[in-house]
Amino acid sequence: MSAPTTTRKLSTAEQRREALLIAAMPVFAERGYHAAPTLEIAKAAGISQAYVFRLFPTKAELFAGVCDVARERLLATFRDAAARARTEAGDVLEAMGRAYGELLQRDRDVLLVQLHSQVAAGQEPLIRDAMRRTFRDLYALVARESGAAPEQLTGWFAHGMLCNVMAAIDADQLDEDWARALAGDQKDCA
Amino acid sequence: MSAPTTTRKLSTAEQRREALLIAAMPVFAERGYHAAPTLEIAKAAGISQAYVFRLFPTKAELFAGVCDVARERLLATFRDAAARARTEAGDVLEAMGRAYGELLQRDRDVLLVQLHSQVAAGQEPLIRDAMRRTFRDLYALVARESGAAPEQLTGWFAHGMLCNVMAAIDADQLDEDWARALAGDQKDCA
DNA sequence: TCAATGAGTGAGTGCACACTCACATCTACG
DNA sequence: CGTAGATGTGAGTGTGCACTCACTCATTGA
Repeated sequence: MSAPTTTRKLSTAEQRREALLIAAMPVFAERGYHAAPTLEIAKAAGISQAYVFRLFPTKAELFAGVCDVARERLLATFRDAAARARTEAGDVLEAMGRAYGELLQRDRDVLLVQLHSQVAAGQEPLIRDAMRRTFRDLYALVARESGAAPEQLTGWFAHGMLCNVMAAIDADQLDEDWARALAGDQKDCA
Repeated sequence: MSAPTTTRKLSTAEQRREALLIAAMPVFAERGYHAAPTLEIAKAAGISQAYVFRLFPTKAELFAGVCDVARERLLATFRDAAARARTEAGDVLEAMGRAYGELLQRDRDVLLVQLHSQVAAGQEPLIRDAMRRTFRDLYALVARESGAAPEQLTGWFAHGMLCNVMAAIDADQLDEDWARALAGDQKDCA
């Protein structure tokens, strides 16, 4: 099983690992870290449960991997939004906020994984570290791309967190004034 | 077991239920909804596990009860802060923000239960409802006491959510710039 | 004094789940 | 071809947990 002489390809196991992460994300997103059974994840990925543990030694490591995938999606979304805003000479921070709102509509798993990892962080150091990496990279990217002042960035992140929570309790489907006020402006998180 | 003729007292079972909720809160706060075993909760309350289930038919109902206790503590804190701010002619919303920051230091369980209920809300309707009640009452109270405009209230709640998340990952113990920026101003959430 | 009701428990039960292991099959290379 | 190493799995194992049940003891009201 030596590498081909010329082209450098991912090994099959590496491909499997990536596919597994993609398949695991919606399961973790829907059920949370503790309530998501590895058997269901294995089924979603189309492999045996045993092989899940061959690819990731523990469930916590699998989940941390999923967190990293979610982080990458977030970063890519914001990088995209910033680039587009700059070519159109729009406000970068505002564009990123809109992009986040759109992402939450389109790819709810990213949001939910974020939320679940926040609470699992308290119990699994691996997950807490993944969470911190996410904030570190996100903050650096948004700060650099937008050039906004720290207070502005803090407000921006705060609105993002509110969006997450409101989405988690499906507040946008409620016809009450608090829900309209707090969840209504999910589109312009900035 | 008919009621005494004159004074209306809580039944003993009712007292037990309340004591159980108080004892269960730190366990749920530390381990989360799924990871908190009812046996440990029973021990913390000094009763048998069997009796836990006599007092609350399911674990979800027990947790929802704990959420309600946390909600009451939050409401009381804000009511207090508002009253004090008014007698001192200070800004009510700002005082409430400070009070929240202080509460997070003093009674971390309230925060953590909040956080855990947000994710458990996705799976247990009882818990989701408890969560919604919390936001409804909280929003109504803060709006009424402060008289602030909706956008201001939204910003206020958003900062509160950011505080929660930063506290959950112990960001205030990190020496990185994103952590300082996002978790540094936990004291003045307003 | 004696039923009737409620508080409280010890000892389960059944099940779901994280993780393991012995084994099978494929692929690459000499 | 043969074999070494990698991919992959069926069939467990042990454990932890939500929830139950049959039972005891205390209180109360007549």
